Amino acid sequence: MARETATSMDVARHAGVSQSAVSRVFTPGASVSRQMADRVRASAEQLGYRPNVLARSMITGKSRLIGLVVAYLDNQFYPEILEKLSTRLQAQGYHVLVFMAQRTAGDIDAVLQEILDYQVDGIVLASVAISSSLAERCDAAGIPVVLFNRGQKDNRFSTVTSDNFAGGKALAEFLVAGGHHRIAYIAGWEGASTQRDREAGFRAGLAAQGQDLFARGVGNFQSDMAAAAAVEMFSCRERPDAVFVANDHMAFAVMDALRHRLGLRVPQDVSVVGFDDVQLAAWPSFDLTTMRQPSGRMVEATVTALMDKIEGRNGAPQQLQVDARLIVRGSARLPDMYVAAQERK
Amino acid sequence: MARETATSMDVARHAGVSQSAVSRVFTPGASVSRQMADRVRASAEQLGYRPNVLARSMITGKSRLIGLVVAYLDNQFYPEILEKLSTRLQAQGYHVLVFMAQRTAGDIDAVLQEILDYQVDGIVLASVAISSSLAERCDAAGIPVVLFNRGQKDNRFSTVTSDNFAGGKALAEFLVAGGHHRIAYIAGWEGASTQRDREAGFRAGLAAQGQDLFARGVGNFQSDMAAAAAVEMFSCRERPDAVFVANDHMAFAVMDALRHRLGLRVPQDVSVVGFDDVQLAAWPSFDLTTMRQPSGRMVEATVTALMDKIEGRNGAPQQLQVDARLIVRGSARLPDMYVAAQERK
DNA sequence: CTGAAAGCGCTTACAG
DNA sequence: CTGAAAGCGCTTACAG
Repeated sequence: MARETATSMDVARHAGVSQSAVSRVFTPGASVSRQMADRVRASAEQLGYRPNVLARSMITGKSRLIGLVVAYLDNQFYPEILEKLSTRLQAQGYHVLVFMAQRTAGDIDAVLQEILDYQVDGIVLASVAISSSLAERCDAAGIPVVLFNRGQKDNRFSTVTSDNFAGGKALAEFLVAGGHHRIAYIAGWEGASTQRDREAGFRAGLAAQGQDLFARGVGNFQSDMAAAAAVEMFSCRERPDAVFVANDHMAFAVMDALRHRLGLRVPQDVSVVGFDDVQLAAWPSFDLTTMRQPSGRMVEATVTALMDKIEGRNGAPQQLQVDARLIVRGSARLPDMYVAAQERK
Repeated sequence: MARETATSMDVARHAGVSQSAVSRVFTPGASVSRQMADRVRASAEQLGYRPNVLARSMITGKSRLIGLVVAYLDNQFYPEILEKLSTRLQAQGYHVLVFMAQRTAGDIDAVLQEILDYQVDGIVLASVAISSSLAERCDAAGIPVVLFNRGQKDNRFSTVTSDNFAGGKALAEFLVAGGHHRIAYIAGWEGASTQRDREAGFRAGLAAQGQDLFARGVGNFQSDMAAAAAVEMFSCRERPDAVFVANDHMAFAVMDALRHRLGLRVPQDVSVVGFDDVQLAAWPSFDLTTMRQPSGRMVEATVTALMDKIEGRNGAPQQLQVDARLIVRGSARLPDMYVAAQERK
């Protein structure tokens, strides 16, 4: 079944004008008389003509395609990012080409190569790493890459993160102020900068208050592993009285394990805090105290970094960091000052 | 910054062969001598050459792009579908171009038009409607469209759904068998065929057992509206003793509202059942009895329908329906036979 | 097997 | 403002 789409040549013949005239009518800013434009548009309408974006891309060298690589779609944070990014980009005439990275394999490279083959104008890597050989290729091709929710050692690319260190620190202070003395941590994937920064900030916050980490488990940013780590951690003789889980996604699983497998009450027996503030965190079932990563502002920053380079304003990689904010809910025992503030109401 | 990617011409010059030879080396099944292939590949490697997919698409008329339109990314079901569909398609050399449909606006048309502009080889509409004028345009262009999790009146397009009617019916039978006598329903968006089919099946199931719907609310497939509907429904003098919520996404919100806003126990005071079986449903917090829509098989069917038409095997629209299966968990009172079965263990 | 040539559907200098 | 022509980077008959 042949694709029977009208081309600019068809429209030109129908309107009795040149093919270039048709092209100009559909090129914003090109010089065409009103008369010509009306005539061409009428013919185009009749034939159902629309410019072939692929052909246009070949000439202009711009595909208006942005490649997005994601791995953790079961973590509510990422669908939210995808939705916001896609909507934001659509509004600017760009579109998102999605690539799933197998969270296991380190070979993002194969996937990235495919993205490059589509001549994308930019790439967003959401919580995913890139090899240096491919990084060079992107650089050579002049394609901007933004690392989303991940930092890097060298500053070759733009990064967009929240202040994970400060966030971890604030959480430590909150738990100490809440009167906790056996404070634990369940880590994300050790290779992630977000994981390292949150932990470093958390430890720094504890140290500043004269405390040390009471226990540590690893959840790898996966809910089942986090639950298992929690069960092990809380089955010991002397169990923690508070735990910071490196992101909300794992924190939910931890709360479920604590409540339903170990019969503990949150926050009476143990306080739980997370990081991200995804939608589920606000639901009564979890009512999770957490650091909010402002996804809207992070997406905004991502688009800015991308467009700055694509539109030639600012080619230099930018390290954008937005503030994270403590959202106090019911999953952690409150410091006295909060209790007092609440009673005053 | 000019894009400094090597072209087939560059490789040809470097290898001292014709440009067509280079092209053949990268065209599976083209006839080239081993010698030629080796030489070209070596040059390509050195220059970092990869065929420009866009240019190839222009000639072949195949972009290997599939457009996916989604609206409800906060419903876990859809990220799951996106992940599976994308992975499956990637494995076959296709890629997914994502378009967010504003769930409010009916103008999917604008978005669809943009998809068509990219010369996609196929379109998947996940829980989203299409106007008949655009439908004709897709037909004329020979582009297969698959309606995912939605039916239609005419059978112009392929559809992939589960057996929503049978699913609704099974749920009714389960609740009646569980000894419930005041059975309510919270509907999804009234315009959706899935909503209508589930409700029709549910009502038919009740009728077959001599019961009628006790109460009905509308949640529009949105969690906040579902929660509000539940609160209103359960604030009446005589409240339901069971409720079927049209999908899991709303069911979680309903459970939260029942428990935390109305202080009811699930399932002691009220049984709750849903539809989909998303991951959250299995978590202890919800432990939701629900009909499983087998997302893997639905994605499978979608890809099959798409490829059948793209590869010219079967151009006719197919109405694919997979079975839904009852997953019994703890959110609804069990019929005696289940209790007996459990005690036997 | 290999190369020269036409052409996919556009945009964009270049003349007029 | 408008048209003829070149060319984006490829694939694919067509000869040899």
